[in-house]
Amino acid sequence: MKSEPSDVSIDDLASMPGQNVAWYGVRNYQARNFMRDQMRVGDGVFFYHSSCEQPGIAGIAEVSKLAYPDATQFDPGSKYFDSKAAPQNPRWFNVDVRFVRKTRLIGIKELRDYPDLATMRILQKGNRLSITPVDPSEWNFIMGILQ
DNA sequence: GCCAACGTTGGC
DNA sequence: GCCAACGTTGGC
Repeated sequence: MKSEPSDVSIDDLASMPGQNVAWYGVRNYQARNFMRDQMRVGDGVFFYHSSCEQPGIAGIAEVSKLAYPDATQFDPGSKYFDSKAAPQNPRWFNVDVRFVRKTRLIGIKELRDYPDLATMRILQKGNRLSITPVDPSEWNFIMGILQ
């Protein structure tokens, strides 16, 4: 899951109440579907810093709450407000994510250098999705290089 | 700030 | 339903 550290960094997550955050504000259908349809409580998450000086994996988190309607879509004062969404018919969903631990920064260049990660979704050309699935083999490989 | 890539919008 | 125009993302 990508986050701009100027918005929410891994350190920010670690200092939040319960070290937990609602992953609100996703307004892309594919990313929404990954949260709503595929993410389950306890699933591991790589916390990726994007749009910053050192893009890359900065820590590990886990899904702490199953997807539910994103409250900001109903809030006219929010920049994520969606006038076409209704509480009876929500359009956007988010999971909650809980801090597990920080890691060393694994930069995007390093990630690209591992042949084992050549097909990792987040590294594909043109990928802009803020949430992408991680194969178990990719998860295990990255956990391995963190040893 | 540039720009490739891609999603969304809206006229037809 | 097509597709041009536009907006956004995000690494560099």
